[in-house]
Amino acid sequence: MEYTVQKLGQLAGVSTRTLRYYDEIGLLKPARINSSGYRIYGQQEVNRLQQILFYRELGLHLEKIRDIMNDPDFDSTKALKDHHENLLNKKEQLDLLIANVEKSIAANERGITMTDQEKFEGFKEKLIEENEKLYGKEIREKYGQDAVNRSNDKLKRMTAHEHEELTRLADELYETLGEAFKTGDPAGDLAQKAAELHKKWLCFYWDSYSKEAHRGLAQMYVDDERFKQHYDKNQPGTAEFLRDAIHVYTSN
Amino acid sequence: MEYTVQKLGQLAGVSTRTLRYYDEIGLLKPARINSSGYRIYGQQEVNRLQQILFYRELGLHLEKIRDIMNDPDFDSTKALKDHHENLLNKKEQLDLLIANVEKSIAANERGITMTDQEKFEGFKEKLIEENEKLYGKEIREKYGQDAVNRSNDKLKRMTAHEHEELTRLADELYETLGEAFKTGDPAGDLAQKAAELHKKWLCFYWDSYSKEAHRGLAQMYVDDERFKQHYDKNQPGTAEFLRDAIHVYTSN
DNA sequence: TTACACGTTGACGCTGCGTAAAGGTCAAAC
DNA sequence: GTTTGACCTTTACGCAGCGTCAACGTGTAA
Repeated sequence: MEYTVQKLGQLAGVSTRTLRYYDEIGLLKPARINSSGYRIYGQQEVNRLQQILFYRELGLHLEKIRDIMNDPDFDSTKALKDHHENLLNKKEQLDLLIANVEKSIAANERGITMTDQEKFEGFKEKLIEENEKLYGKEIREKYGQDAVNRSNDKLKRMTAHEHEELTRLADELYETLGEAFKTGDPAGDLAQKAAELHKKWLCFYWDSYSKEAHRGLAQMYVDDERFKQHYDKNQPGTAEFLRDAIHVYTSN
Repeated sequence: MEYTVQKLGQLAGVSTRTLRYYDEIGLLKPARINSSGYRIYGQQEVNRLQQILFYRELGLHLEKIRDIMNDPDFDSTKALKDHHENLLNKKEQLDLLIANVEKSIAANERGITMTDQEKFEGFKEKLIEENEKLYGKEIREKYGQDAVNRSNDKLKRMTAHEHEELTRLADELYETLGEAFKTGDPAGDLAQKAAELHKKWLCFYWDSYSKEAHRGLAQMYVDDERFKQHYDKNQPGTAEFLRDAIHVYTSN
């Protein structure tokens, strides 16, 4: 039984292009080439192709498959085990991803529902207004409308529970920061705890977190008078202290 | 605060190439280009990049991200839900894949264990020897060493349980085939059951199954005198009958 | 002989960048 | 004033695994 590309392709359920490609990369060479230059495959090639497709379905790269098939002493069990581990990692990643997407959808839908019900609109509006009053116009000019709007949007999507959590976190942060400041050591345990709390607090506002951005924000707390005053309210120098603590924190 | 490519890249943890690419595809354009042609990004762009990276981490394609970001009315919840479904499908596929790889590893290891312990070596060697005696050299010449070797390899990996199952299946096949032959109808229920049993039996030897290959083998049973004699042993014409039954069976 | 289905090689396209190559710009050091 | 070195620019190939033309030869049935 001999097959041309199309015949073999139909038999195995792959395209002729695939067969030509496998020929090209030396994965599956035809038994012979006839006088017209046609690729002719025999039974051996059918079997080999079956093996190839089997491994391919397992998700192995064609190069790995070639290694396995070309070297009869190749440790196919080990290859499969390696591959298995890769798949498990992939699965873990995927599960994380799915959880994140679900969280995002939920957040989105809560946002919509809440907007519809205008449920906590009162306190949120108040919060936004306060925000505006505090840092309002100048910040808006300095950092762009988008940033402020996005931040406000995120506030709107927040549930009462999340708001409680946020407030609690902020309180804990200020308390810890105050205590830490008294120690005078930005690298100390207390200061590092404050930095961590600040990160947590920040993550309520930021959709994604990076050490660099965190550090950048900390510097801004010092550079921008309004933020500085906010932090230095009780103990002058706290803004700098927080910046230094965050600098240490983000260096690990 | 203005950023050049590298500054922004460091801030966000992406390469300069990525930023240039995002510019190229219109996903993130710099705020302005300075007199030397440098890309200059502002705060708005930092925020936009954060959003982009957020969606990217969720595994969305850059084009989708662009759609979401460029059109403020874009239904991002729907986009996320579509994406979510895709991920679930992917997960299902992956789980299937993992199960298959595990099965393969198990099969392989059983084979190795058995080879190490030389446990059922006796009956397997005998089986292979019989195979060789029966169809040996000529088949090997006709269909290539590989096919025969692979078949033998597969026999070696078989467990005692599997061998039992195989024998039982073969007995059932011959019995059913005998009964079916008496009806004289290759399209009848009995003949079709025989064809199905033959497929099952075949799948012990073949790593993958295709209707065409099955049909091809059935034809070979008729063409090759050795196979023909084997099937016609009790009732002459059985090989043809089986071929016809399989032909009908594989037409559905 | 004319169609028409089949075969061939060659080459570009897709994603999301990595990685040169070949060259301009800018600040600091000599 | 110039040289160094770290920036920046555009252009373009490379990756995996084929899909999809294009341009052209073959085989066979009408």
